[in-house]
Amino acid sequence: MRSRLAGIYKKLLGVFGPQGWWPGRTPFEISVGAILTQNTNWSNVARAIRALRQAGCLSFPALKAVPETKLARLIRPAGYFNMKARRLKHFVRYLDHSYAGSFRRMRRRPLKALRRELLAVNGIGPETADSILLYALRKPVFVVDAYTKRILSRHRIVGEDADYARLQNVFMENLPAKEPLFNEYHALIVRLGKDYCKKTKPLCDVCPLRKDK
DNA sequence: CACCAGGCAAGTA
DNA sequence: TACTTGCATGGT
Repeated sequence: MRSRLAGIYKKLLGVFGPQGWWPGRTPFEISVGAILTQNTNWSNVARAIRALRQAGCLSFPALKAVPETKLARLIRPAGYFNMKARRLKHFVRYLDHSYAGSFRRMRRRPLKALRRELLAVNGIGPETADSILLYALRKPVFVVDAYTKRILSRHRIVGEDADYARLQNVFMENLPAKEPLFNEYHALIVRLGKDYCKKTKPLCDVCPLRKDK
């Protein structure tokens, strides 16, 4: 399994090259993006983030101050805007009360404690929590998403019914716990998924991961 | 037109 | 515990 996962990584890196994730400038912006991209195409999230930046709302103090109704209007292109506005407010309140809005302070805490805290915030589930941990806080955690599950089950690496923890363990128990590796690997999986592993279009005959490719 | 996109929480049995 | 449903825009 170890060599299989390492081989897949090498193949993806060779085919696609480094992906340069996360597409965000600051830990705060990355975290906002992680919430906005829940079940949503990134191009729509990028519109919402541009609107936030345009309105001067892409910082902790600004997002804390902006009314939820106005926030919802700004992030409208990202979809689920009422729900996501509420989730962003929940996250900002957590950041405020626990760390006075400081990611540097937040980063000092142990990984396991941070993950528990994030999962306790309404609107932050496993993938969003791990995305914030990996891409905003640079912690060595593997992010699992719908593509990860689809790709690994289609290639018979895990069963169809594998849950989040199972999928995450496949990577974390068989790869060195290095943040740069987990960062690039997840980004490459998303790239592969977008290009070759769509929900209703398997296209597995041209998948770069096939042995004859 | 139908279907999908870098999920999550709340409700039901 | 194990399903089901609501949330919503923009691209193909």
